[in-house]
Amino acid sequence: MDAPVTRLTREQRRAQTRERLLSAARGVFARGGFHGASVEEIASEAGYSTGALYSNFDSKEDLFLALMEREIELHASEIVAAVRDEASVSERAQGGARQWMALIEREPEALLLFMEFWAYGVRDPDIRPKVAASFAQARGVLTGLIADGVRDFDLELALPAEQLAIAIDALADGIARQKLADPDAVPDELMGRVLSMLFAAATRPATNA
Amino acid sequence: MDAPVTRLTREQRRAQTRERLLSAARGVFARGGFHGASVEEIASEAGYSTGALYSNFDSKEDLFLALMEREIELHASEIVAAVRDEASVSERAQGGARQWMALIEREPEALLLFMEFWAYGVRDPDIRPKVAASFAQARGVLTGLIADGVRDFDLELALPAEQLAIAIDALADGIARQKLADPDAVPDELMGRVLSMLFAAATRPATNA
DNA sequence: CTGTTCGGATAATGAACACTATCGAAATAA
DNA sequence: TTATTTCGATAGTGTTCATTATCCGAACAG
Repeated sequence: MDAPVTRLTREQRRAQTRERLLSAARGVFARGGFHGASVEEIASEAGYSTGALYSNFDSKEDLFLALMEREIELHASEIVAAVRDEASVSERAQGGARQWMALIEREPEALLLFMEFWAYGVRDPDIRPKVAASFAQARGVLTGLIADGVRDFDLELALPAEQLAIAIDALADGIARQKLADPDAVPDELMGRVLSMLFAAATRPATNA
Repeated sequence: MDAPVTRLTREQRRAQTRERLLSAARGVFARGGFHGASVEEIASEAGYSTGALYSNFDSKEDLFLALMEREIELHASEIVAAVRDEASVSERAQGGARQWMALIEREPEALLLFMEFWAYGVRDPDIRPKVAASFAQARGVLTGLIADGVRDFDLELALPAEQLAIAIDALADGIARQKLADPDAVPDELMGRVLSMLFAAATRPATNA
């Protein structure tokens, strides 16, 4: 039908190989963690040899970091999209929370990968800044959303948006962790409810002095 | 002065050895994670041989699980103590939060260990129940504290205490994770503030119908 | 068409490591 | 005292694994 399998320029083939390796790495790292994953397993799951892997990445660590970069980029936009267009603070909170819980269920590997990234980064001074940066990015996104809400609904915050973002990020993270350890222990609507309550307590109508 | 080094009964010596091995394991597992730690390193850091280690524990995993059991038991009571005697809801929240932030600073290894335990358990069906149980234990403690508060200050909850406990646990966890990745990004008072706000939004004076 | 470059395969290499078999010495029991 | 149990040491064993040296064939440049 299509698939002129061999009619690819060098560049294209290389990109394809890289992509397939990353994609396999995602599964293997998620399944076994960084130390538990073997490059051999990754390469063969991608349909290549370890030689191919080392031709595309400097080391196991390099591959892992490249994967994390792709992964973080990928999910950053997803939550934003789910929040932007809702009509009220509480609806935005519910929307964001729902999206988050769905993400946990649909792609638990993403969570596992990020935890692995965290564990790796906390221990390695060279990596820690990268982990810190990705937290900062997440907080930045949340801070932006909060600022939007404050503007759109004419509110005042009892707490800097930055700090509220920290708390929300923490909440999302912690709920995900509990849910992955024991899915039945965490009701799906909890996140939305708590988020709404938090906003209720942290905001009030702006006093237009 | 004291230390009749060799005047120990077998049982005592064995207990001492076990204890020292666990103590060394704590450091090594925290430093490198489960896979990154070697039994050789643990044994030698404790001042023993690997033979001694295998005479006291069935396997690396067995040692790790024994360590986690001790560790969880140890910290469970600490938070409770910091909360019991405060005079108001908000003071209890602040007290608990302060204790938590202090714990993060004082013993980050405890956090790292628990994360490792989580990562290990989420992947292994035989271990997951143990991780779930320790989460349940933490939630149980928190639920009890919330119930105490509700009783002592005659309140009503907008949310089951169980679920509020999930949220608080999540918050504590997530804040700790961010703080370990980037200490400067998380102000120390944040946890207390958010907790107070959460309680403010989740409780109201009981209507004694 | 020819020579060169480059992506990827094959097959080693060397180290690390979980676990074990065996032994000595100290502690208990007789 | 002597006999026996038991803790812990010594010194492997077999395996796994990240990384590399080498080579082949296809794509590109001339």
